[in-house]
Amino acid sequence: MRPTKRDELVQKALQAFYRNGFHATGMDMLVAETGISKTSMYKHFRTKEDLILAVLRLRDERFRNWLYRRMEELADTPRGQLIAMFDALEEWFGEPGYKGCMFIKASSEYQDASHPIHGQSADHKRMLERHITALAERAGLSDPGAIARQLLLLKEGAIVTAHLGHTKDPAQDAKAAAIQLIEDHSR
Amino acid sequence: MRPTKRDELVQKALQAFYRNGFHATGMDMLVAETGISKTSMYKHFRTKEDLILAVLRLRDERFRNWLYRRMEELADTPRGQLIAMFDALEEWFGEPGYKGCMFIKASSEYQDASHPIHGQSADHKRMLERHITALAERAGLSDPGAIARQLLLLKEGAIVTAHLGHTKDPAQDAKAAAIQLIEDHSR
DNA sequence: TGCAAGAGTTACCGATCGGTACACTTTATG
DNA sequence: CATAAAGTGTACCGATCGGTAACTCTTGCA
Repeated sequence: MRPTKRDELVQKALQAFYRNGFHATGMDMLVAETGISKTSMYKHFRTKEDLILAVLRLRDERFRNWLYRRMEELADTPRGQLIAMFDALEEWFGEPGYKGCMFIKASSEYQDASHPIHGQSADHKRMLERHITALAERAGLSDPGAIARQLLLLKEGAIVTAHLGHTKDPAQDAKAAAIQLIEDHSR
Repeated sequence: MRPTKRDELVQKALQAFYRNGFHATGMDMLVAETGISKTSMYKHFRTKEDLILAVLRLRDERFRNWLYRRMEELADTPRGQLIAMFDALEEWFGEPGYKGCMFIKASSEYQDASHPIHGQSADHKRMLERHITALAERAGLSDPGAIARQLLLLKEGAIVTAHLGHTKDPAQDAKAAAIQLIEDHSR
């Protein structure tokens, strides 16, 4: 009963979409790369769009789990964890196949605010914001919502800049800025 | 001798690509939207990619001209202009057809660092960085390169967040952060 | 007036797109 | 062992993809 093949499909489709983009990755390429027949794919997902939505759900789960865990491993105070977010990002930027944020890409290719893919990407960012805001509260910062939004702006900016310039430098630039902003919200 | 038709094509293609994305906009759609025959297009541009590169050149020129001019109109000191960048961004975010940054989109759809479209997008960001760095110098800020990079991270973050959340709020969040960062670099 | 260059029209190319029909084989379970 | 669910292979669909050939129409200028 365990949906092994389905999970395998979603996972491999994730890699293909991340590497090639959504429109540029055809279902036939997915067949070639996953080794799963097109007939099977269309038994699990009615359309390509449905598959993409499943891919984004998996990505959301994995990315948030990874980031939150890494932040906790790198620091043990809420305040330290907020700053450690940028060290975690630096690790990500340095990975060989780094190609930016999948949700930014998704919302770039499916721009209509009403499109489910765009909406799901926005959900991901909202969940991140909630987590960071909670952390800012526990760190005792003044106006936790505002500082959380600012840190996330630095995060998104670093993600796209690291991708465009293919360098991980933006992580430390963002970290330096984050430290100053947190400092100013500390009393 | 004036290349009227060619310019018209590039300009209308810019709108179409910005609205629909690059892969999602076919040459036939361009024919329908511009009223220019496909034969004519292919006399001016050898490939779709060449057309996209011309579109990005136009976008770069227009966007930087607009941003620099707006910053100068909104403030008359270098320091004020740096901060005014985020007010200019807010105006942009509030425009009806706002769909994020064309160069981020382009580098999302053409991810390979070696791809000309990716490279040209990176050029745009580099030119922005040079301008902002020079402004930071004239503002007398310590470490102008670092503060410029940080401000641009806030800018990129605000651009994608405004697009994803279809709200212009990130502009003021970024502005508040920018003011603090500039403050800390002032002595 | 003649004529070349630019633009348009129409029809077409092979390849690929997302998606389906159908018959076949594998696999897990009662 | 039977059976049904799950997966595969192959061939196909109409539409669209980026790009081209051949021919006509317009326009500016010597």
